[in-house]
Amino acid sequence: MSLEASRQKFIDTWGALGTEWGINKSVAQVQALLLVSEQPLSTDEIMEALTISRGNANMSLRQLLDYGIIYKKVIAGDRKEYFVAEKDIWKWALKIALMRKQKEIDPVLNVLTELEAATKKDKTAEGKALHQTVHEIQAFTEQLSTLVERVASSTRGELLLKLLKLVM
Amino acid sequence: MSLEASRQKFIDTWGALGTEWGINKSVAQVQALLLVSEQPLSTDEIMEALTISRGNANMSLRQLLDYGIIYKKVIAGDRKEYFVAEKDIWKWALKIALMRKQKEIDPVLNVLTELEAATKKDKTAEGKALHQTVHEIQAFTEQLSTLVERVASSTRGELLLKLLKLVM
DNA sequence: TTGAATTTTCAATATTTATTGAAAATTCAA
DNA sequence: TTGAATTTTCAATAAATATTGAAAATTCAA
Repeated sequence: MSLEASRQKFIDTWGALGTEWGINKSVAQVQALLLVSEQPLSTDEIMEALTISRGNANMSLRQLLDYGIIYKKVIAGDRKEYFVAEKDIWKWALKIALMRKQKEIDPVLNVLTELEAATKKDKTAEGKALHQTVHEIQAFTEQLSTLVERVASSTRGELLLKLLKLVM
Repeated sequence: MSLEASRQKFIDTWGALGTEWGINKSVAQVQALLLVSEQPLSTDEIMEALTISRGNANMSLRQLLDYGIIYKKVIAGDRKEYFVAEKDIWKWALKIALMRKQKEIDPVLNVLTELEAATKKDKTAEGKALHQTVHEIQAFTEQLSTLVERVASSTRGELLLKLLKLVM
């Protein structure tokens, strides 16, 4: 397999994985392209490499910048914007995890906590059962949320090491 | 908030969360409905409660059965099938994690491993850089995969305890 | 300033994914 | 067996999501 074919396969695979996890295909592909690019790329180069429109490229880049997993890179004497990917996988994987937690898990956690409280007083068997179910899911979700937060905010020396020990 | 309103809010919230993580809304809602139902429910009752079609209800139930996070329950003297949810959140959360790992992460891991090998021999600076990038992502993904596997197959006494310690 | 280069926006369109509902298949009590 | 009850399938349709592309806005060198 040629280098170019390898790069392409990586980009395609990454795009497919993103899709399955609710991440826009173009967004995932742009990140993948920047990950396997030695040089910073301009919007035009990205459009060309992935055969996507300017609008799509722009919005995908903006989202990745928002996530903090790619950076702008100024090239002297060139008016265009160039982009590079954060190459440290721990950094960007944790950023994505933290971002999704805040955007998707935390609002759910709030609803669960609210429901947990709302069902607390009910003395019927039905009410108690519902409260129990909600309570357990709320507690679990909260633990998960805390886990992500702690790992994301930890330095390599600390929690990360514990995690690795867990794996090995 | 009435019990019925709480139940409904839980179902809606769960459905929305599922959607954001690439899980079909109906599937997530059927699981939620069964989680907050005291009694086993028939397909007709589920259709009625969620106002979804028979086809949709059937396919959602089948998928949840495949995941192993709901069960069939026979009610004596009734020909209909009834369903109940696995209520132990650790059990079903880990089953979902394991299932998604196998279905979505493992194929990606195979491609990454293949690319890692394919780029190994290249002696150009370009080739070395690509290999390095792929290698790091492959290694990370593998660790993640192993983590999920170990946690999912562990008993409460072992790894789970370590995980909890990590959180607390 | 000016205007060409560049970026952003967003309505229109295309694509993908989910859902319906009725026909076909299956099940099982009588 | 038979046929009514139940489940499953899947082509048609609807809904949600992604993408385009051109106009508008912005930027910046001259």
